[in-house]
Amino acid sequence: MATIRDVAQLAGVSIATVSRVLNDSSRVRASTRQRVWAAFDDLDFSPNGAARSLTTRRTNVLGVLLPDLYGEFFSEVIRGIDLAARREGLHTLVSSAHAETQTILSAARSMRGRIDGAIVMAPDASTAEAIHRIRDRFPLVLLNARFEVPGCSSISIANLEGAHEVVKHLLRLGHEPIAILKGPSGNIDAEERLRGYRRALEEAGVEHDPTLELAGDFTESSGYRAAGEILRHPRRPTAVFAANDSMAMGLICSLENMGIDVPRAVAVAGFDDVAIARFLTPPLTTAHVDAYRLGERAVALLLTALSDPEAAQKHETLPCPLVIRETCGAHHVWESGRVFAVRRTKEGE
Amino acid sequence: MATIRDVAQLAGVSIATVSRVLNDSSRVRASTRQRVWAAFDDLDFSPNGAARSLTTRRTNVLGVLLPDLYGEFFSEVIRGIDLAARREGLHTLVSSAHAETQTILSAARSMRGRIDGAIVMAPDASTAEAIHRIRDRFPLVLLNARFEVPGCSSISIANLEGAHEVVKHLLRLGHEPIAILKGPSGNIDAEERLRGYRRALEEAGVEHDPTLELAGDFTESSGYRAAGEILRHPRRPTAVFAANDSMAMGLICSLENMGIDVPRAVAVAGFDDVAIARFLTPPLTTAHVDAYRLGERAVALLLTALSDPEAAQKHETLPCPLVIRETCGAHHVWESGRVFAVRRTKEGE
DNA sequence: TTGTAAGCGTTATCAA
DNA sequence: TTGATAACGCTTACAA
Repeated sequence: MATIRDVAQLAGVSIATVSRVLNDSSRVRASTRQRVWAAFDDLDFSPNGAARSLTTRRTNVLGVLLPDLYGEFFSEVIRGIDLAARREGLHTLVSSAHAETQTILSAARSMRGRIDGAIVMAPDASTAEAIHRIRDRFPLVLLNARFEVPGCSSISIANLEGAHEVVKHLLRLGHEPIAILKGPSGNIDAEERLRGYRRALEEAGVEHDPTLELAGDFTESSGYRAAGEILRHPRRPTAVFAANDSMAMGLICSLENMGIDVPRAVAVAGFDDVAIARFLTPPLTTAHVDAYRLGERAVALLLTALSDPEAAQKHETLPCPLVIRETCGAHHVWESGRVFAVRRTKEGE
Repeated sequence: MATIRDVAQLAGVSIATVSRVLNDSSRVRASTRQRVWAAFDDLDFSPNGAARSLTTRRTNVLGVLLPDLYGEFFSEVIRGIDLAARREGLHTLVSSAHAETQTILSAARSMRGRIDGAIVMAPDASTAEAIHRIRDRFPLVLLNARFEVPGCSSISIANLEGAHEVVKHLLRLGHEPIAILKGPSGNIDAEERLRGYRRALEEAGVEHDPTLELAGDFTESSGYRAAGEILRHPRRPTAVFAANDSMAMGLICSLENMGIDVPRAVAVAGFDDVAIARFLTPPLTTAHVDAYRLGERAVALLLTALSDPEAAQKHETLPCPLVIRETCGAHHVWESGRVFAVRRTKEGE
């Protein structure tokens, strides 16, 4: 592989000049530049990134640490990050499957000298310590973290408010009792959505019933399995708020297999608004999460932290607007100037 | 940030010794090693990757060049790559949105010195030139390429065979005529799947009818839009092979909105077996693509190319087995020792 | 077992 | 406008 030394020799100049041409610092005569360019072409030269970043202390690479890469959410986040990064001429170094303190720490270690900063997603409680410890290695942006870390910017989604809206919607349609299919405990999204559910019920004056809070783990199959428990419940719920779309889909699938009509017999709402939600039969009512934008904004935050390390850390929250489709009732009606879905006749009524 | 020099000073040894401890070359006395380790901890030291790879000519990073990052397929490929890479202690540098020769070339350039090799996905015809030109920069593995490049290993999926099986399945159920909803022209997957469709029909002695080959572009909405054309066709097809699941889903959704029963009135088959396929109503019959495994195998191929650059390039093909669900007919029956789906009574029969 | 010193391919600081 | 040359942080002969 050709180096600037080879180029210099071929072009009959010093390596310093080659470097100047490379970084187009203007102090190079046009004719010399031409010769150097020609040599670049001849040797098919491209500068070595490692060598470059050793002197400049700049890698032009953004690190991304994620707990997993599975599913639409993560892939959209990465897409948002990568595209935003490329717009700024930066590359993206991903590393997934970092749920525990140890792995997140060693991943951050091994990224030392290869990245300028990192976007870290830490939805679990246990990762706080790890983040505190890598904080001084390079600028960090926290994605959906459950804690604020001094000196780090962060961005998250409006889980609580979104869930609150979903459940208020269910309430407005006259549902009672309303169950929740929870996400994994310890997961920030799951917990915030649960809080949103509780708050909406509390505000409506509905008494808290813990038996209506069903265990789930965000997987389709946990949604599938929950159907039985819902139907057998002594106070059989007329609506279920699944803490994410995957569980909502598994639940609906199972319900329909058992001959239970959604939404007539049981209404179901989800959270995430995955791409497929609108194509389900019936189309899923859910709260929209803009994962792409989340990644995009994270890059923006990291960029400002990079350019001005002294700047105050910022915290952004992305709204999760309610998307009314058909799993909670198909009819729509105007009410106080807005469209609301209205509950279908109940089965057997 | 601490360097080995700081560590050496604190531990009272030379930088060479620190380096030896870092790479645990055995020639270090146990007590010395302890002192160095202690210094590592004290200074919270971790070695600079750029400096390291400058001397070793090894970055321990794999590059990934993709045309896009959108959708389940790409995210699964990346997941397979990243996890396989991490198992080997390697990082993954992704760069997406490389459809054109120019961008793929400049991305490869800018990765020089930051990666040991790359996995490149080039499903479009136009990228051949770019790949030939980056081939000598570092070892390459081609993902789903439409051409073989001397010196590069490659891996792809059995598009033709998979499509062939899907259409044979439709044929076996007695469908006639069978339409295809094509993917974007120039895309290798789309073209191979079309060939599989044609071959199956040809083998069955069905005369080729170009009007049954409908334009599509792999998006849900193109599937949605195709419904009208199918229903208005003078020889209205009883089955449609959509070249991917997205289009199949759009099509089914549109068909059902128009009150057309799937599979009774029109059967639909897809390709990809996306995660949601089994949860659709009715569950989608399709050909399974193991994107995760594709990424995983690509890493394995790259690794062998890395460890032995002289080794013969390898070419792998991942099978795409038919997954029979319900969009082509719900009944199943034993026939010559295997399960086949049997066509439901036709609407109005 | 340890230390010295020469790179690795750049950029950056001086002089010229 | 150019050219020497010293970093950058590490690995690796070669010596001790």
